[in-house]
Amino acid sequence: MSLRPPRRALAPWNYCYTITPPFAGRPQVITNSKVAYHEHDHARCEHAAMAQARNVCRARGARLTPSREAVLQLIWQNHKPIGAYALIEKLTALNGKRVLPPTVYRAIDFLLDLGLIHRIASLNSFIGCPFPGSAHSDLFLVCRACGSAAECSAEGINSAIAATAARAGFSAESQSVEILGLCPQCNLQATESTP
Amino acid sequence: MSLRPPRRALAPWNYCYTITPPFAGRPQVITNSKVAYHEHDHARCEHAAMAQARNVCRARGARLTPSREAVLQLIWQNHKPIGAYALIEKLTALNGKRVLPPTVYRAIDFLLDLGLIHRIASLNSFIGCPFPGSAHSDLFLVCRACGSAAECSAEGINSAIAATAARAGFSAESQSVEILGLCPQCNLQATESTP
DNA sequence: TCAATAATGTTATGTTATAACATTATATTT
DNA sequence: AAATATAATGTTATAACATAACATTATTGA
Repeated sequence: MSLRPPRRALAPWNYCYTITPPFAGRPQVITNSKVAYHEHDHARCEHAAMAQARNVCRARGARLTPSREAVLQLIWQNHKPIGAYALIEKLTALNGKRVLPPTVYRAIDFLLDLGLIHRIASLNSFIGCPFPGSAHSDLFLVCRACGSAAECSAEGINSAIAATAARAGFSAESQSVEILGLCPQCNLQATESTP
Repeated sequence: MSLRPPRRALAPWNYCYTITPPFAGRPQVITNSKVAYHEHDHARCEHAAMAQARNVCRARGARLTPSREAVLQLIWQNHKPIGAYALIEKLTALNGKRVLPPTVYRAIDFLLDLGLIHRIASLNSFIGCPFPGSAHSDLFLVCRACGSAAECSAEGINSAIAATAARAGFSAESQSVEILGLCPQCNLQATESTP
């Protein structure tokens, strides 16, 4: 009877997003869209996010205090962007004690600075970043039906944007790219009910 | 003495934006970036915008009422996105009489519906569209120093976005693409003052 | 002219975000 | 361990952005 060596455990975040390597005609893509719109073991997403947050904070010498951690956890409760005032309500419910806007906005600012969350400008809301720490410029696919949003970092888009900016002599520094539409699930339902 | 036929007058909006035809490796580009960031005869932009607005309204059977026209004119006062409350103040000053939020927001909604203006989500503000009526999906290059924004419609970006959405099985309907950085002018000044 | 529709006026309120200053907790130095 | 500096949080107040709901007036079209 032969024993195979135990397979090395997948780092939790390797489950949460996929990296498509570049090949002919296909730029590299990193995205969590496989997970964001479908049934999945979301606890793994949460754990991965919190673990990565701790790593990023350690690396940057920043403190993931209880209120910051609580806000991040709430943001990671699902894959839907959440607004600051919804966070305030949830935190108030959790704490038993009234939480005020500056408390939440400070936590949000901290998490934004570290790249642990992103702001979805078109919704005035916030979503966790599945791959913080790794340089990427973002694009969000936001479903108008279920509210879920997936993040994609696609070299092709970044280079197209860079080319457009360069053509205009514009020096790009940051970007907000948000696509509104229907996720695979919701699109399926929409086309089914419209014969 | 020979008389040359008079040159046909340029339609005013042909001055306000440029169209780069597609050729090998270069997708078609429509943009007002040449004008937006530089000294120019802005009256021509304003006139072109108002003329196009009248055309679009006629074509769509919509009424460009005085308050709608006033709001559009104010938005076209320059190439910087302007917020609803700044519009309210300017309108109040113009009218002598207090203008209230719903008045302005209704005009904004009307102009948005017709595609005569766009909303810059990351700034909660509004900017005139240089090429309404012609189908285009938008990208804005917003200067963080002078506040000017140019609009670009580049086939390359649209196709890259479409490919990314398709890869995720996402059905895209609308988009908000906003690049923040420095326009040519402001970038020049920034690099000059930092030796 | 009448009726229907579209646009505007008006009051009130909802939602998102930040300024300013006081207090408390943590880290650093001695 | 005490003193100091720095970072984080608490608290009050308000700024900035946006819409709901209903009354009134203008325009269109029969």
